[in-house]
Amino acid sequence: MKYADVIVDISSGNLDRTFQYRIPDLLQAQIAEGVPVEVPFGKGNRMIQGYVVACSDTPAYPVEKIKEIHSINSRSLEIEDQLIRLAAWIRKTYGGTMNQALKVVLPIKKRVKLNEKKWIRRAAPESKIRNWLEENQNKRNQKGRKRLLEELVKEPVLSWEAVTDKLHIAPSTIQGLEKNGLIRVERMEVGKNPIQAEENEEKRIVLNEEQRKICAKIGESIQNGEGKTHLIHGVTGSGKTEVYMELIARTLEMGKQAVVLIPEISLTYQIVMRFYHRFGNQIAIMHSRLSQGERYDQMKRAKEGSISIMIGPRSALFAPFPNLGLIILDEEQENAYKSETVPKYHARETAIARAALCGATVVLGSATPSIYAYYQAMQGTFILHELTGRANGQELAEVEIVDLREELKARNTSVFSRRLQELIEERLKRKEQIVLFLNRRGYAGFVSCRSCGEAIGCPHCSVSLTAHKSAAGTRLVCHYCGYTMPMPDRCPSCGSPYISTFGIGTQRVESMLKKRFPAARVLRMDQDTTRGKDGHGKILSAFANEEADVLIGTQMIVKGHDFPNVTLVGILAADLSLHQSDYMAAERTFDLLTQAAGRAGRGDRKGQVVIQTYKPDDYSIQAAAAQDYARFYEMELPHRQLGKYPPIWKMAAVLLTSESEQAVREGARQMAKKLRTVPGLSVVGPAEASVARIQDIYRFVLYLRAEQGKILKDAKEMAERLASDSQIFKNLSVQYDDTPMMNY
DNA sequence: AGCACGCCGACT
DNA sequence: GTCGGCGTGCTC
Repeated sequence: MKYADVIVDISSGNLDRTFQYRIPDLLQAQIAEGVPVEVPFGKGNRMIQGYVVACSDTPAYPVEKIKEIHSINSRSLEIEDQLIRLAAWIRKTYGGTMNQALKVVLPIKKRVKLNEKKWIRRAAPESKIRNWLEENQNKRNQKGRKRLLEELVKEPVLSWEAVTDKLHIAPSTIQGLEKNGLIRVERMEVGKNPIQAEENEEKRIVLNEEQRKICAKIGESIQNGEGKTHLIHGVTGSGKTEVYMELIARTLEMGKQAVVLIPEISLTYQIVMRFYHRFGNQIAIMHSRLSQGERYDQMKRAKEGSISIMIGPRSALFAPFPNLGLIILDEEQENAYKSETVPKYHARETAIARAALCGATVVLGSATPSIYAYYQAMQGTFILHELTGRANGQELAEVEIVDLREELKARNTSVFSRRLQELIEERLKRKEQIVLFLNRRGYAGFVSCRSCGEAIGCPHCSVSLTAHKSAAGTRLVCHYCGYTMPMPDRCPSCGSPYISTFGIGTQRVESMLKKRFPAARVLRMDQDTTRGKDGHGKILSAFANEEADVLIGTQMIVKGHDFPNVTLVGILAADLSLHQSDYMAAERTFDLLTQAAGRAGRGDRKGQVVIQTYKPDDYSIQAAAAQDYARFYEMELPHRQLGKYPPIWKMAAVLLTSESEQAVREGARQMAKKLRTVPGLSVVGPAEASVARIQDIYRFVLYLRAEQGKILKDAKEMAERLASDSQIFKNLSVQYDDTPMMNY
């Protein structure tokens, strides 16, 4: 332990790596991963802040050039220490480097001070500047100065960014001109909230008995600061949001702060405004559309105490509140809580880890909890609360299952069953709205050849291309890498002209619907129609304003949107998500169907739901139709037990990728061989990933399972050590995933 | 980010 | 020659 890898205070992109320092003997005992230090840096050895990221005995840099750590930074704030400890936990749990973990947890500063906007203003009369330009007209140097002054003649004020980026003027040039008094640099604080706060209009809503009880119980938890986790299981419309707001209010009264995590898709304007009306400008919103600078700003305001509530997707979890009391995860079962990049952390577990560090209370909320969370509740690890009543006393929608095999027997090849057609017609007559849900996008899925049976695939990925129809004609698109090509006339592999599209997409549903019901006004919502700025919101508000009778869409329409005039929901192919062969397929199907069904009858009229499926007897479809979570859980758990799957067994995945198929194949084989020596660990694979190639990168996967999490942690460490030590893995990327949510 | 280095034109 | 402006590249 003589050397330490230090990541210096991240302020610029090219400093975004580690530097090696010698550990002085005196500090040996105290230096460890995550310790904040002061180190000499650069030519003048100016002291800068950094964090130790790793330690080693051998230098990895010419020894004579290595400097010594100056001291341990005792001035660092407690909240920063806490977040760094959280980063260390993330690294230990989810793999990757400390560097990567720190970047997730600490807000990255940008070059310019982000709470500051800089302007460059003409400081001398125009005539004086013209004079200067004339005097220097024929000089071949001073080009930068000339460029800037010429611009300032036309325009008295320029923004700093315009000058440095567009005119390519170095800061030193600007300083020079400022010195001889021709220009002036002006700075202005702009740390304003992106959304203007309105007055706190929403008064405390009167909670019902059930809601009050839950608030009292969880309120105690927050008060005691004991770091417990609560799970609120509440059907759609049972008033979870009111409970959240009451809990937040109590948290603030105790002088603590709160974080609210929401999956990106349900971070709608309506929800945000509700929080705004209740809490005014104590709240900050982390939106994915915010620039890095605005995000940094929000984080800074949290640290300084000018806000007390942070609401946003999973990254909001790292808000540097000094006295965090409450973390809420709404729609806890959502996949969006899992990070797709290394470290592949899950916000749910990470929230619990952060809560443990600062004594905060975690509240998970869901209408259809993840099997994981419900299992923890059954085991007593989480405290379960049931919210049973629909707050406004509505009845649940009536659900019918239609067996699509019967439709085929009756020679109905349309995507709409006879029953669904009947109901659509009825709603159109009654001027009530309809939502049709399809678990797919694109016009007609893949394109295949009727002579040779070959599907047209992406040249860079091992998936079929999907057909997308537009005004310009049909194009084939790869959903993994974005590759597109025009629809060919002939099969690329055998030359046969008999090629056609298979499967159903939202576009196809739309055109079939228009054919069958020409008078219906139809809106379609999928990746194609929502591409533009706020395309999403536009479509939703058009539908909410009843500018259309039918809304067709994928996943995104079933999450959290309320349309009071919708009385019919049609789920066109309920079992599509069951065909994904991973262990969570049933859970996802149940979740999706239950939520889709919950879209019907949110107003005063009773809703009706039609589930079309080829598997009417499947327990996930049956349970969703009955909107019976407990039944689904009871049926699903034995499957997990039998297949040795989570939450009963612990599971992890190791993903190996490389441009060379040969190299990954061999690496994966070696990795599997090594891991099989771990006692109590079951290793499946190596196998090609289900998408074996993405953007010309080959992917192999290993699945690891064990009864105790400890065994997996050991396996992870062994995998990472092998990956960094062995020569075979030099040109291979090895990613460890602690909580795989789907098949690779 | 901050700092040195080296290139290049202009001036003595 | 030397001075000063300006772009480039490095920092353990």
